[in-house]
Formats: sequence, C-alpha cells, structure tokens
Amino acid sequence: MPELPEVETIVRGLRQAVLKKKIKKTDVYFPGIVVARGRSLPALLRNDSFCSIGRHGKYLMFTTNKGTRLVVHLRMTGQLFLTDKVYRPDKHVHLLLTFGNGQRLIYRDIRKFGRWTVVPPEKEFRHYINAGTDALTININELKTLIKEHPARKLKAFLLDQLLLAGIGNIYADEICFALELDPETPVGKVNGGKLLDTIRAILKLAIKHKGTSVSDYLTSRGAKGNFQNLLKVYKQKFCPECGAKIVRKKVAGRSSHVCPKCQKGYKK
DNA sequence: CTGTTTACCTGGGGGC
DNA sequence: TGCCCCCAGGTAAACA
Repeated sequence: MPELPEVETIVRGLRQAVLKKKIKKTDVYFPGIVVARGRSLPALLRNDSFCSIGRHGKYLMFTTNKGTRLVVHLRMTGQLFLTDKVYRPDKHVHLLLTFGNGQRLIYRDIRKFGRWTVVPPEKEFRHYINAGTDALTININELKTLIKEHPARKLKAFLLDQLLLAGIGNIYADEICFALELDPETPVGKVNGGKLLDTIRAILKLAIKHKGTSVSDYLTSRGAKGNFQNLLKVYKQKFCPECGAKIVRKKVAGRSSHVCPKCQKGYKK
C-alpha cells in the first residue's frame, strides 16, 4: 500500500531517471485508469518530456515541457517502475511509457483502483488534489490548529484523514500510535502537538530512508522491494518488540489496527 | 460535526 | 484440486 514514504521513494527514483527524457510512445492497455476528459493521453505525451515530478501526500504530480499536467494516485496496489530490458506486460500492466533512450516506465495495478488524471493548467496542482497539508511539510502551528478544530477525533482517524493531513495510511498510522505510546482511539485533543509532529516526521523520514514498506505489492521505481517492513514494530507484527506482549488487532476508524496493550496508554478492547 | 457502510477490484488464505 | 467466503485498505459517496 503506497503511502507517503513509498510515493516519495518512487518520485525520487523517477526524477533521476526520466526527467528531460523524450517520451516516444504511450501504450494504454486498460483505459479505465486514465481520466483525460476526452483527450488522448498518448497524443498529449508524444515527443514531449517531463520537466518536473512532484508529490503531495500520496499523489504524484507530473508536468511536461508543453504544459501537460498529470496527477497519479497508486491507491492500493499500483506499481510504478522502470526497466530497460525487454518487458512482457502481464494482464495487470495498464500503461507503459517508452522513452527515447529505450527505457520504459510501467504502471501495473492488480486491483485497478489507481488513476492517471490529466488536469487543466489553470490552477495550482493543489486545487485538483483532494488533500490537506502534506504530512512531511506541515508545521507546528498548522498541526496545533487542526488538533484544536477536531479535538474529539480518534488519533488514528485524525492521522488517516487525508483532508487534514496528507500522506499517512494504515501502516504508518499504526507505527506512529505505537511510537507515541498511545492507543489509536485516544482523542487527538489530548495528544501533545509537538510530540505528535516530531513522531510523524521521524517515522516518515526513517521509512523514506529505508525506501518504504513492502508488505504486499509496493515496489520502488527500480522494481525492488523496500526495507522498512523489517523495522515495523506493530503493523502485522505478532509480539511487541519493547515488552514482548502479544500485539492485539482491533478495528479503529474502519481499519484493522495493531496495538501493544501494554505499551500503548489508554488501551481498550 | 461525528461516525458507518458501500462501491470500486483482484488475489490470497482458511475451511471444507 | 476447487469452491465459497472473508480479508487486504485508499478514496469517494451515501447515509445516520
């Protein structure tokens, strides 16, 4: 499940490899993932090149030299990786860009939830992205304001709400709650804002350093697995690495959540 | 405001 | 081997 650290890892890899490279061909195998308001994505990209690749929350943002702009979201099972070898697309490959240097960018998505959306040039990217402030760039005043506006929200629901704070998904929400030593159902109004910000930053940065978490489908832009799954403390873990207690699974904010009943204050079934 | 449910999809795993 | 059912969890929309 690509969350902020996974998308950031992909963006960094793609920037190095495909910026300024001529796009020779775009093959769309499953048109359902492309939203282009009647325009043809292959025609828009043909002989153009990307001049910038960015990220906001879990969204990728591509801009070409001629001004075409794309917002890409990988949702649950989207993979975005490069290859310069002969590549035989399987049934889950929905889009393939071929660059002038022979490199290919492959979009593969088992569940077809992801989207490539062509957005108009009039407004800033943010206008077309349904998300609040990026979790890596939010400052303490902004975070404290959000907490003040939603004090009754459960900590985990707060972290997962993309309209408040963009980029955190189920894996990192559980890891952040564990690092804070708080049950995910703790009202966020009772959480220290400074501590919360430090913890969010520390976990996301550490995960980026380890190129993200591969628990199911996520791959880096080079098609490799990330490494942060080896450093997870509660998500899909059996025993607490701090105290050895059995990790409990419960539903919070509609998601399966992993909690150490001993280390996380306020734990309730 | 808060919360829950459903839909979108496919594959993997458990039970039998 | 195979069938049925549930589960995985990002987002939008419908609803209480």
